[in-house]
Amino acid sequence: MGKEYSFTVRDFDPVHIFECGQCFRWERRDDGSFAGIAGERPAEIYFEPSADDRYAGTLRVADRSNAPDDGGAFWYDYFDLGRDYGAIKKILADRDETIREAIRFGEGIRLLRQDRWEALVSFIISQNNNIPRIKKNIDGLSELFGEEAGTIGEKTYYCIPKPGKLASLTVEDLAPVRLGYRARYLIETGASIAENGLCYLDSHLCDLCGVGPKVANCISLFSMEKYDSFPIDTWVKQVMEKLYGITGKKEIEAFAEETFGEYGGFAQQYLFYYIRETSACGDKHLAH
DNA sequence: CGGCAGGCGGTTA
DNA sequence: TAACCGCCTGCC
Repeated sequence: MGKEYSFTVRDFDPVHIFECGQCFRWERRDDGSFAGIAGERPAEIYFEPSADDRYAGTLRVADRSNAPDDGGAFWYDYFDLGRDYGAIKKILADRDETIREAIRFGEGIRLLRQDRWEALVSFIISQNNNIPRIKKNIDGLSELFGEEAGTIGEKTYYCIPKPGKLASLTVEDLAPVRLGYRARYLIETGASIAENGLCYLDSHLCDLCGVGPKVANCISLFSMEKYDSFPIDTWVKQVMEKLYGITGKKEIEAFAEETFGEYGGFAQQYLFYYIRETSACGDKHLAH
């Protein structure tokens, strides 16, 4: 089943979007396009920039899922195309000389509106972990226990297993995925969500097993529209010290709140991408 | 080999 | 309630 959608977009760069740390299921291909899956929809993503603005142009999505044709509504929402990122960047840039510089590295960043369950599983897996292995873990988990979602070329894509499915597994079942101690977190969280539903996140996000402050902030920002969230990980600590000379989680939180306020989540993404782009370690990772 | 990678849970004082 | 420590795993 082929569904192709086309959108005219601004403030858009697929590399910035898919490599600013918010998602783990997309791969860059040799021609610059991306292939991956969002929720139950495998897709190919193409972007053709216009001649005068490399962050504006035509976004084309080839949806390879079995989902019914919705006229592109899913992808419009997923890429947050209803939001004026130019306006957000202007507000942040006017607020602070330093964030202005960081934004220049990630002009095309947009915050994807991800599925809650997908974000929950992804960021539990992400803890004390590195990006290549996070991707491997999510793919392995989905291939072994998730439902088939569609194919792109020779590759079959699988959904992240549903809460009830995870709840039915044992740590022995999950051993081949090499999740380490995170396996137990996924099983217990799967059981909680299977029992209480995803609305449980609204009030008890931090009660879930394997969800601490950092993971909760990521889920809030990337799937719950809490755009003032400011997840603090080792990279953000690094960039805050380097650019602002601020150390300590409490100090960073206070600074982010008073400086970026309701736009904290957007600022965090620009800063995260900036430090990844300008640090030797980030370059090494991108070379893979 | 120790250190570390997008932290968390559990224990201790 | 804050500080500390162990933890699966894979890669440097």
